[in-house]
Amino acid sequence: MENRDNGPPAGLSDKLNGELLSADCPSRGVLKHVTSQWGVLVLIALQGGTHRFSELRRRIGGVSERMLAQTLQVLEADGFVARRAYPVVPPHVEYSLTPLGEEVAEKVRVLADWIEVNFHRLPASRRAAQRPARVPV
Amino acid sequence: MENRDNGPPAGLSDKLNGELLSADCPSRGVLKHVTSQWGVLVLIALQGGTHRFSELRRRIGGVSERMLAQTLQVLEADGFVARRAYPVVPPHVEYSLTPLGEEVAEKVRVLADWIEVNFHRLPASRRAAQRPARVPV
DNA sequence: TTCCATACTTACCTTTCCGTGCGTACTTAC
DNA sequence: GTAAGTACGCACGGAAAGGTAAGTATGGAA
Repeated sequence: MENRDNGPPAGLSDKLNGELLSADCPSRGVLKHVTSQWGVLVLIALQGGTHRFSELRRRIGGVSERMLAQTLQVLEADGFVARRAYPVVPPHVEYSLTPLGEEVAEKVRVLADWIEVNFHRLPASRRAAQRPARVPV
Repeated sequence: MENRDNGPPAGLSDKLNGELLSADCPSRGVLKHVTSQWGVLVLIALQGGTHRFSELRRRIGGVSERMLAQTLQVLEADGFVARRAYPVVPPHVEYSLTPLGEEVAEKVRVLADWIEVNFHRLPASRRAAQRPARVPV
């Protein structure tokens, strides 16, 4: 038995697989940040361009100030979010995606869009089906 | 403003954004399951084909029995994982991805692969700051 | 007879997550 | 003068995540 019997579709080598699946893979930390509950939404919300703090907070429904600030800091430390603060009297800070951030955000968005589009095919939509007028044939 | 909420799901654009970013979007639950720490790794590990429980456990480094069982149950309830149990004397259960599961897993894998490939481009401060902080009591 | 392997489940406990409320330094609006 | 907005930081407490260990049923190996 040498190589695999039914390998993954295409693209990246199986070597990468072994890395991520190993417990000490350093990428896991970044992956956790990116796939965190608010991390996903921040990346998607920032894809539209530059936004201010409270603007983002209104944009992302349900996020608290604490979580938004924390998520932005983590994503900034990872190099995905750029923070620009102006030393003016009412605080003015602008957040945007770095080139790296744009790349991950695109991947994240593809995943999120798939879930939104295919949500009606999932059994979860039956369990929590409380929607008034959204029933396709 | 465009107002098409019953159109074909062919092209997804900014309309979808508003749904996911709103607090009561039902897709958020599924998104959370898929992007959960172990959910991501289970989906990737199952992309190779069918695997048994302890086989998955050895494959995914660092996962506990409890978390693996729980994650598999959630993913099965969402319709991403298929579970087939044989009524034999030593329990024999096989896990695989459903067609839906294969689709998400691919999206998840693209994201995970990007992070692994581009990890070296990320700021070094992040890499060094990964340590289990132990606070003395 | 005891141990092990399988695929979990349950109980117990620690750790992390996350919302709420408060404070800041300053300005505009009422 | 009071309220609101801005962009957070800090402390508290409840909720959730997650690890460890033990139990369950059964047959085969030692």
